[in-house]
Formats: sequence, structure tokens, C-alpha cells
Amino acid sequence: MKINPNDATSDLSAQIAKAIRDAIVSGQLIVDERLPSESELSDQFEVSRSTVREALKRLAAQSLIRTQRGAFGGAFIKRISYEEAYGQQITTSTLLLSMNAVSFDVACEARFAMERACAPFAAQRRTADHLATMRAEIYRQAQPGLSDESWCASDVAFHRALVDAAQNPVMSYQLAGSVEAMQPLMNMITFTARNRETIIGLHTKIANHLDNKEAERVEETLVKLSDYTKTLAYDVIAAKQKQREG
Amino acid sequence: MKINPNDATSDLSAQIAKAIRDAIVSGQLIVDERLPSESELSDQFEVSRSTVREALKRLAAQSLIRTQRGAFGGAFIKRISYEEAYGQQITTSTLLLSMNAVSFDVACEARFAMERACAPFAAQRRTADHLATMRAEIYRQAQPGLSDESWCASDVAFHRALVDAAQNPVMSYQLAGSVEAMQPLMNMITFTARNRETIIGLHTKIANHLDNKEAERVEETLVKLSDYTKTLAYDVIAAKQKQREG
DNA sequence: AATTTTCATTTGTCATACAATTAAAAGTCT
DNA sequence: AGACTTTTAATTGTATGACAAATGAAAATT
Repeated sequence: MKINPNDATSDLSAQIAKAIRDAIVSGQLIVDERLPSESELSDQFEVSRSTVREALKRLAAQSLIRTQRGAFGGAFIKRISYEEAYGQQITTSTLLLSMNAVSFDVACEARFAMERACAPFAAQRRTADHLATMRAEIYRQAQPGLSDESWCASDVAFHRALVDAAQNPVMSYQLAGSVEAMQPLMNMITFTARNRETIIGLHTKIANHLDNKEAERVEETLVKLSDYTKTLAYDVIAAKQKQREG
Repeated sequence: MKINPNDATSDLSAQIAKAIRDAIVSGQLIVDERLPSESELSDQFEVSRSTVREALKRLAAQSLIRTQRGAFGGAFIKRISYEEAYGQQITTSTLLLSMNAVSFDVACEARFAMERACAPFAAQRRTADHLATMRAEIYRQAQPGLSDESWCASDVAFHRALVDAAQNPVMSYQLAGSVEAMQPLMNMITFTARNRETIIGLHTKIANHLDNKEAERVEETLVKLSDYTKTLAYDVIAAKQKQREG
């Protein structure tokens, strides 16, 4: 692992982080392996300990290493967990959508397309637990006086159960970002009692079709749900437009 | 933004990073807004400048801020680009798969399921450019003496073109991880001339069906490709098993 | 043999200093 | 007055040294 101290395009700590990251991704450093101590690294790279520390903090932020204090402590290559990966994906996806002004349509299309991809597997593999979770969320959604925030949270929980029913952790991980990152966009919509009723109807259908292992029908219903959600968004945008003009 | 100096569960720099990150994600800090200088932050949080710097490097590693030297420089909230988001997703996905010993089947299933989700949109929206890229990669794949590495790289390029044809940047971003993270797993497979021929045949079909805007057929062919890829992986695993026993 | 103490190692935090960079402000020349 | 150059102040990047806190191994003690 080498760095170029005269490269003006990036900081030393960024270069060091990259060198170590590359070694991890390429498999040269394996899980639970200990990196040299901060002093040793500063000798090897010929930089100060502060610079090494900044590099290590960069890696820690990406869940690539964990550190432990004390004798026989140090920085260890970390086995990244699904939970951490979810978290990172959600943060990145959320910011990507909010900062780049991704249109509701584009985000909605991506989300429901990927959810539809889960349907065949979910229909095949769903357990009683998954169905119970979905029905419990539907029940919650039907409560009168539920705040928009709680409604959206329950909506996310329902869809996560659908995705998890496919029992493919990689898919669950990939979709976590899609579903959760939509929440801020969904929050812009005001869900009237009538809107909610329609959505609950579609949710119920999805649960029933999953129960009957009818994948195709689940997909059809997801398309309807996607279309209906888009319609609601259009109405919100139209109303805002009118308000601006009036 | 407040931190708890006596919280033994996490470092001060991690707490500070979290406080700022939360402010960014929740929209309290907007794109291109300047954070206080390192000295000001160290005053506000009542920690040393080094600790603040470590926190800022954590945020920089997640592409949440960029820094600029000199007068009127500082740390600015960064608009995360699709490219950076791709990069992060690929790093995380790759490590998630390699470190958690995700089976080839699970990864393959997730990847092709999500690719299939793109098919309807790709068939509708593909341009001449997308088709040209796909056919160019097919041509490259047919070259005799192509190394396994180059073959896999071309395979990735082909599938990226397919995903990009859907013209939904959010989907492209989500799928980048799926497709690229599979590469190390794919590299374990030795692609014989005969294997390649079969795959090229399926790739050609996909390109043709896309050309004809026949979404259903694209999906069918993707299923065949998925099944064939799984078969190849089984053979590799079986061969290794035999080697171990013999 | 079990418990306690000591000790060396390592990360976490702080303080200070200086280099490098940068844009604004001030100064200079035509 | 306007274009160009120099100065200046602010800010991040890097280095150094110091000490606190944690921690597991080794030594000492009971």
C-alpha cells in the first residue's frame, strides 16, 4: 500500500483511506484482521498520527473497520452487517432523492417496479408471520384519527413485510433504500380518509393474494397501487400550482 | 445540535458526525450551506479541533460534505451525485456479499429479479444508443481468446446498458450495486467457449426483443439467463466438491 | 488456585504550531 | 478609471507532543 504525498488532488488522509479500502474490497485484508496500530501506520505511510486517525475515521464511517481501545486493541476489519448496510443505503438514497429533486413519478416507478420483482418469491415463500404483520399494519391503518406520520410509517412497515416475505436478504437490503427513501416524498401527500380507504383496500387485496400464493394478482394490485399513488401526487402538485396562481 | 460528552458508547467525533448528519438528512442544513469553521465548531461542541476534524472526515467519507481551503473556505453541504451514490452502493454491496458468504443463488435471484423489473420500461424507452452499446458488447464477447476478466467486464457493461435503457436514474442507481457486486462471484466461474456461446445467444435474444419492444420476451429470456447462470455455478461447486473428495 | 495489582499497549482527546491555499481587500501602475 | 499586483486574513491540512482512558496480559499476592 502506497500513497503519493505530492498529489494535490486529494488529502493524505483520503489517499490512505483509499489504499486501505482497496485492500479490504480486493480481499487482501480479511474480516477480523488487525490493522497496524496508529503509530505503526504513521511510520509506514510517513505521515503524522492525526492524519492516520482521520483516514481511519473515514473507514469507520463506512463500517469497514471497528476500533478497540487498550492493549491488544486497534483497528479491525469489520464484517459489515445487513443492518448497517440498510442504514447506509437509506441515508444515501434519501439524500439522493431529496437533493437531486427526483420527481415523484421516477421514484415511485422505481420503487413499485422493484417491489413487483419480489412478488413471485413472496407469493411462494411468505410465512404466517409475514401475513400477520401485513394484516396488523392494515388494521392499524384503518384506525380513525391516525396521524399522517403514523400512516406513512405503517405503510413502510407493510411494504417491508411484503419485501421480506420474498426471504431474500439481498433483495430486502436493496429495497430498503427504495421504500424508506420514498417516505419524505410520501409525507408531502395529505391522505384523506377516502384516500386511505382506497389504499387499505389494495393492501388487503395484496395480503389476500399473497395468502393464496397468486403472484400475478399481487403484481396487478401493486400496479394499481402505484398508479393510485401517482394520481394522489398529481393532485397535490396541481393543488399547489393552483394556490401559486390564485 | 447537542452531544453528550459522557456517553461511553460512542466517541465524541462519532456523536458530532451523527448530530450534523441528522441535521442534513432532516433538511435543517441545505445544499451548499456552509458549516461553521472547525474552530467555531470546536467552540460550539466544546471539544478540540482534532475531534471536530475527525467528525468532518466521517461525513466526507459519506459524501455528505465537501471542504475547501483558504479564506471563505470551509465545509459545505454537498449535493450527492448519482456517481458517488453508485460508488458507495457498489462498495457496500460487494463487501456485504463477500463477507457474509451470500450464496450464489441468493445473489443471482436478487439480481435477475430486479433486472426483470426494468424490462417493461427498457422495452418502452430504449434508444438506438442503448441497443448499439448492447450489440457492441455482444460483439466483444464473441471475440476468441477473450480473458475471463474481460468477459465478465463486458457482461457487466451489457447488463448496465439494459438497466440504463429503462431511463430511470433511481433504478439504475439501485441496480448498480446488484450487478457490480455479483462480479467477484461471477469470477469464480470459468466460462468455457461453449458456455459463452450459450450466453451470447441469450444476450442477442434480449437485444432483439428490446429492439422489437417485446417486454414479455425480454423477461422470459432473462429468466433463462438466470437459470443458466445458476447451472454453471452449480457445476463449479460440484467440481470443487469432487476435487475435495478425490 | 483464585484474586488482586501492576504494567505495557493502544485508542481517544486536547493544545499548539506551522504550512498551504484562497479570495477579498488594498495598493500600484498605466 | 481600470487593469494588474501585492498584501492580508481566514481556513483547512499536517505535524508534534502530551495526557487520559481503556484493556488484556503478566506478575504479585493471598
